[in-house]
Amino acid sequence: MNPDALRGHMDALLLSVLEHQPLHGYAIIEALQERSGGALSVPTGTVYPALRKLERTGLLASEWATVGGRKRRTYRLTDSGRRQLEGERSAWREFTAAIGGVLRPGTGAARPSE
Amino acid sequence: MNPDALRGHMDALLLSVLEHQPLHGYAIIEALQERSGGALSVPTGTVYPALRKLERTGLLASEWATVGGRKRRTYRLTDSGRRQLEGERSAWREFTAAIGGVLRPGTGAARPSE
DNA sequence: TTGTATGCATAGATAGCCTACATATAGAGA
DNA sequence: TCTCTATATGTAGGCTATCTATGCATACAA
Repeated sequence: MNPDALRGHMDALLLSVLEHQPLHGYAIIEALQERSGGALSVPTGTVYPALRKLERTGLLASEWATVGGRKRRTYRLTDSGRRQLEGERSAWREFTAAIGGVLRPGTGAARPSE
Repeated sequence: MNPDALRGHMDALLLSVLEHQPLHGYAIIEALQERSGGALSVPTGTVYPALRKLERTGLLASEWATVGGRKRRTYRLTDSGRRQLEGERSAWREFTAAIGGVLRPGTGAARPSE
């Protein structure tokens, strides 16, 4: 996977894995890997700063917890984050439609339906 | 459209619009706009350097032409570019599958089929 | 002669992701 | 005891593809 391809979609990914349950950073990375069928290996240096940014902007909230002697910062979606996730989903659909419309093999002309 | 989202997909877009006919830069920009349903407005400062890079790497070839008193540099796919386009298409499918697998609304667990 | 469309191009800024590194605990195995 | 791996969080700095802003030039309409 071209690493640049993730650009601009990271927020959506993070919000999405937190939609139904709170998770800590390390578990988020594993969830991304699992839910993408192994295709996404997002490094910690990407995830942790991104999570902090999302908290700073009010889309996530976090609490510290100690589990098995290890400290975890567990993130959860805020209401604002939930709304944002919906927006990210529409943006994703529009994005794939736009790129897909160009990439779709065909005559070279626009083809509204396939 | 979030401009960052294009990152890593520009080459695929350019190769794709040139698949069935050679075009010059300005026409490529219009083709992208049209085939994306108006969603893609790629600035000249993005397209022209990208085209030159693709020519430098052997995926495109170009010739100058004068039409109606205006000079155009017309680009066409090389064989290498044609092969590359196939690769870009698979990469796109894998990419959308990976992101889509995470973004898809659901239970929060991986769901192989919908 | 002014504006708009066409047409190519470069310099420099932007910004999001990645690499590399630092730190720490738990537990397995030698 | 020592080492290695997995777990867990975090920062600093680099990279680079794209964007912004700008420049130049021709054709044509108002």
